[in-house]
Amino acid sequence: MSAYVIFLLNKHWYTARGKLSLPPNWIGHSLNSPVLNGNLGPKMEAFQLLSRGGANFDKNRFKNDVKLFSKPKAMTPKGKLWSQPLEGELPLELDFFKYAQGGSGKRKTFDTLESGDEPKGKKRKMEEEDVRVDDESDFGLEEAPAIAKQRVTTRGTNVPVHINTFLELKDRYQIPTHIISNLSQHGYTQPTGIQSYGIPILLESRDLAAISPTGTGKTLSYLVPVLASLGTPASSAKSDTGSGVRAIVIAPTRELAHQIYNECLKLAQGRKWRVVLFSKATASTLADKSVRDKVDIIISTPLRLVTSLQSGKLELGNVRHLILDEADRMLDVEFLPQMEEIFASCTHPQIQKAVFSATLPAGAEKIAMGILHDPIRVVVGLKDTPLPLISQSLTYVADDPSKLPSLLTYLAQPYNPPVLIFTSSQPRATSLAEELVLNGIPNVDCLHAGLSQKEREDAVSRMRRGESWVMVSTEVMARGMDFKGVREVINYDFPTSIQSYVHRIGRTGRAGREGKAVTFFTDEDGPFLKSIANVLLQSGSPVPEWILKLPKPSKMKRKTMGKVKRPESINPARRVGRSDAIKKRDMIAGSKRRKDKAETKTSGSKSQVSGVDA
DNA sequence: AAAAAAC
Repeated sequence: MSAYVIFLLNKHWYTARGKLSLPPNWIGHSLNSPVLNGNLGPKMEAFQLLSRGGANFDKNRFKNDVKLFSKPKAMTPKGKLWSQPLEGELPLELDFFKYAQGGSGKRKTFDTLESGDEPKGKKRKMEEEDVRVDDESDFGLEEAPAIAKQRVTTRGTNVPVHINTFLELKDRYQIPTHIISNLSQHGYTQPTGIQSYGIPILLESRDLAAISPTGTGKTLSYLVPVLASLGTPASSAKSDTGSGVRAIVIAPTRELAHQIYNECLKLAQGRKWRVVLFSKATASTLADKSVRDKVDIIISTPLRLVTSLQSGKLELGNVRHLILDEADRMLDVEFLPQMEEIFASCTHPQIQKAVFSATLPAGAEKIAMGILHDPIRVVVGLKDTPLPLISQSLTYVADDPSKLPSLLTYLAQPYNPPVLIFTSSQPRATSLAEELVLNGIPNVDCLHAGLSQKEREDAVSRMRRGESWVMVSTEVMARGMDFKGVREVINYDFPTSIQSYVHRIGRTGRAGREGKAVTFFTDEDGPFLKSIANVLLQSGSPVPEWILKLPKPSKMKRKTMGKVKRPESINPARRVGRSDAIKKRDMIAGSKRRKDKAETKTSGSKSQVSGVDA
């Protein structure tokens, strides 16, 4: 730890390794502050970098410090490191926020990829050579390590032999070469467990129930075979593919659907596939049947699909591949009626169905098996268990008011951004994000389904670009979202089920990387502590003995797992309308509406004076 | 229990 390698790229901060980022407690402190006591060498460098344009650096406040260090300095040989990367592009090595695209801007109705399109990766490759690093081993963490071999169990009739390399797919199933090259071009060289088993099964037109831990590449294990078996794009003149969409992928949140869509585009590069991310806008353009019939794949949330079905603007009679991502979520009580309507509309006799999830509780599995025809069940690792690569811990915080101080203490120590924090409700997410901002935590962000679509998309793309260091969120983010850089997850509010816990902490430790998960628990969470503790134990994280000795929660208590009433505001002591700090730092998307309210209140105070309360 | 999924 003798030197800190810090990158300032596009006005944002990166460090080469996860272990030590710029300690957050440096930020917001003057250089004379005791926090910065000691050797100023590397800190000075960091400070200079900060003063050159750190995202939230308050130059006014630190005017003197800036002067102190701002003697004009010749570009160092390493200067190239932070000199003008392409707008919006990260050098390949730093692109651990892989899907930089996020949900930005307007898109064409169809993001059709022509063979002439330039691969997105190209620009980045050019940058690659410009990057020099003091200690190359620092990057070790960022390279996707090989995924540890995990036990795979299969159940079903005539299970196809698994593959060991993607290339085998070409010999065995004659899948199009461009799919294989797209895979390798995007860095997918070796199939993961679920991919090596799942892809052959789907390519042999079998139904599949796939259970594989978070971050092990489930998305590709259905996108590859679906694209491969669609064969010819529907727009092609010689297609004999019937009319209407032929493959559907359903996911529980818009963010996840969007992410799947991005993956699909990567894989589809070079062919004229019509992949549609279903939304209000795309749905209306599909009202035209001639347009609709040229669509190959639709990726959607369930309600969106049902709405279009009911208004007669969509038929699913030609669907030959139906994929449920996060299947247990899709089949639970809230989504089930919608899903049943979708199943009923998929009338093609040769439809192939597949369900994917990291967790599949008995009830959901039973429903799934009822839908699938002669299914093969593949389980990678242990069902309902997080990856052993995630080091998990439980932190006692007594009661709800104690959580905020505990979190602030935690964030005052060096941590590994970005950190993902889960709360139990939307207001609590907004409120917590505000508290963190007001307490000087840098680059706080917030995301929940109460925000506008645009706000949600912006928050996701900030996260993808690495601009968010601390993301406060609700269950929306719990499933499927793949932010490669997330190294720490904090369960600020106790998860409401084992599945929720497994998925939440599965936002870290993806693609074979290490991760850390901290779960706060209060006295009220006590009855449910043991079941989570068992999850920790099963995946190899230590658990204090006293927790294991807790009695099993009674049936009644278990039924009400997570039914803990929590106040909406994280810090009730703080008055609403105080948020000058927030007005200045318009960084929390979710605070917008609140802010407006606060402003009306303040301006209303005038009339209060004159009217002194009628 | 809350969140999520349209319009």
